[in-house]
Amino acid sequence: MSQVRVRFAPSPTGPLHIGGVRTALFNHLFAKKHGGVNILRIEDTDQTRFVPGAEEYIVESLKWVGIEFDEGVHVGGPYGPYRQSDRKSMYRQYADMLIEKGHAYFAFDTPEELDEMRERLKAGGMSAQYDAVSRMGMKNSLTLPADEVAKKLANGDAYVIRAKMPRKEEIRFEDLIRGWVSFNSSQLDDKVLMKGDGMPTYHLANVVDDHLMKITHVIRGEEWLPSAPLHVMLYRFFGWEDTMPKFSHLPLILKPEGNGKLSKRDGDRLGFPVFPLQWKDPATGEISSGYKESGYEPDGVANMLALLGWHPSDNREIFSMSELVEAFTIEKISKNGAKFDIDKAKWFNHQYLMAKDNKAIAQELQAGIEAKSWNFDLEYCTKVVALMKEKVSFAKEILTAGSFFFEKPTLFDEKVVQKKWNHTIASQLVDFAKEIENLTEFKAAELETTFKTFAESKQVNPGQLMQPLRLAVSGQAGGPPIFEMLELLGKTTVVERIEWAQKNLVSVSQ
RNA sequence: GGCCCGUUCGUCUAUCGGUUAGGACAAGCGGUUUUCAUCCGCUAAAGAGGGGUUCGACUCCCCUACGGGCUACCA
Repeated sequence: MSQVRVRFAPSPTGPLHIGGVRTALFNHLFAKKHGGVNILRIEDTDQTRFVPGAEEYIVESLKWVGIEFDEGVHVGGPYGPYRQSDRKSMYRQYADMLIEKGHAYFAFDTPEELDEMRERLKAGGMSAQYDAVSRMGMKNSLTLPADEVAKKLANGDAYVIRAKMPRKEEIRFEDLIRGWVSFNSSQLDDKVLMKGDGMPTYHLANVVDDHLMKITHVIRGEEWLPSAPLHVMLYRFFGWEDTMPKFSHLPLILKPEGNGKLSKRDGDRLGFPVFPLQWKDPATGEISSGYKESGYEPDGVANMLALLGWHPSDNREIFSMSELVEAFTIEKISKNGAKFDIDKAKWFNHQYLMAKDNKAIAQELQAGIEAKSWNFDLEYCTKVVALMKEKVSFAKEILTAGSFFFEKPTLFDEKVVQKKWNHTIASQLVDFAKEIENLTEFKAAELETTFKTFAESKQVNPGQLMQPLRLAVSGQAGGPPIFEMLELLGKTTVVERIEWAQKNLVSVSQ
C-alpha cells in the first residue's frame, strides 16, 4: 500500500463540535498507526456561512487535545493551498472536464423554478428532485438548443453546473466499517457541482481535492454516507476510480438523554460542554462552554472520545495517545451511534488527574489562586493538590472544595454543626488545641497519637471529636485525611481556627 | 414520504457459530478511612420481535418493529 494520507476537512462555520474532534482524532490515530500523513483542509466553499475566528478555533482545539497535522492550512505542505477558497480557480477546469465528457451540464433554472418543480413533483407523488427524469423538463444545456445555451453563457446569465447522474445504475462501494453499501443512481439527484457564485460545492471540491492531495482514506461522519455514492460516481466520471480513497463512515455521537445527534444546543442545556474550547459567537456574543475551560484534562478528553464508538478487544479503559495509536484499527470502530455519557467523561478526568504530577497541577492552579488574592508558594500548593486531588473530578475544584487551605472557612456545614457541635465538644477541642501547641513536631503521626490519647483522657470516643475538629478547621463534613490536613495547615492556623470556632460556632439545638 | 445506516446490561462496549455472554461508567449494598467525595469488595443489570440456515446462533440470511442519518446553488 502506498503511504497513508488522510484528511480532516471541517468547514469554518462555527466552533468545532466534539463529534468533529472525534473524527479528527480517528484520522490522526489512523495516520500515526500507519506512519502516514494527516492533513487539515478547510472546506469553506460556502462563503455565506463563513464565521470569523472559526478556522483558528479549529486549529487551536485540535492542538489542545493532542491532534497534530503534517500538512494543512496552518502548517502548509506540498499539496497546498489547504483552504478551498484559496483553491477556487482550480475547480472550474474539472467541472468543464465533466461537461466535455457528458457527465455534467449547465442549468439555468431560477430558485423559483426549482421550487415550482419540487412542488409539482411532490403533488404528483414523485420524488421531488432534479434528476434523470425531471431534468428534461427544466432549463439546462440538455434541453435548450446549443445556440441558446451559448448565448446565455455569453450574456453572463446565472447558471450552475450539475452532475448528470445515470438513470439507473447500481453504485456499490466498500465501507471499511460497514462493508459493502449499495445505492441505485435512480434515487440520486443531479447535485450542483459549481454554484452560481463560481465556487464549487462540497461534493466537487472534496473529490477534486482528495484526488489532488492523494488522499488514501476518507474517514468522516455517517452524515456523509448518503452522498458517498455521488462521490464514487464523480471518481468514476473523472476516471480516477483506480486511486479512489477507501471510505469509512463513523457512527454519530448521540444526545445522552434521548435521540438524535448531539448538537450545539444540547451541551449547555444538559450541563456539559459539546465544544473543546469555549466559543463566543461573534455575531450574537453568545458563549458556549468548552472542555478546556470546564477543567477537563486534554488527554483524558482524547481518551474518552476515542472510546466513544471504538474499542479494542481487551478490557482496558485508559489509553495514552501513543497507546491509542498502537491499538487503533478501523475495523474495531462500531457501526452504531453512541450516546454521550457525561459521567464517564468525568470519571476519565479523575483518572487523568490522579495520574498527573502534583506540581504541574499546582502550577496550573496558580492563576486561580492569584485571582483570589491568596498568597501561598508553589510548594504549599503542591501539597494541597496532593491531599485534595483524589477528592475531586477537576483540578479547579481543589480551589473550591479545598478553599480552607487558603483562607479561613466562612461557611460551616450546617448538618454537622447541628448534629455534632456543642459547648462541651467546643471546649474539649480548645483543650486539644492547647495540647498541640506544645508539640515540637507538628506532623500527622504525632497529631494522631496526641489526638487519641487526648480523647482517651477525656473519656470520649475519638470519632465523636473528629468530625467537630474537621468542622472547626475546614468548615466541612469531609475532606482529605484529617491529620495530614492539620499538618499542612500548620500549628498556628489550626489553633486559631479551633479557638475561633469555640467562640463563634453555635448550634441552635443547644 | 423516499433512500441509506444501525439495534448486546440504564450508558459505552467485548464476543468475529459452541462462553456461567466479559469489562467500564452509573446504581444498590457492604468494608476501609474512628469523618468523606477517594479507595476496596460484592450485587443487580443485556442479545428488539418473528421467521429461516445449521448438530448448534448474540454472531449468517429474510421480514417486522424501533432508532438514526440524508433528502439545498450547506457542509
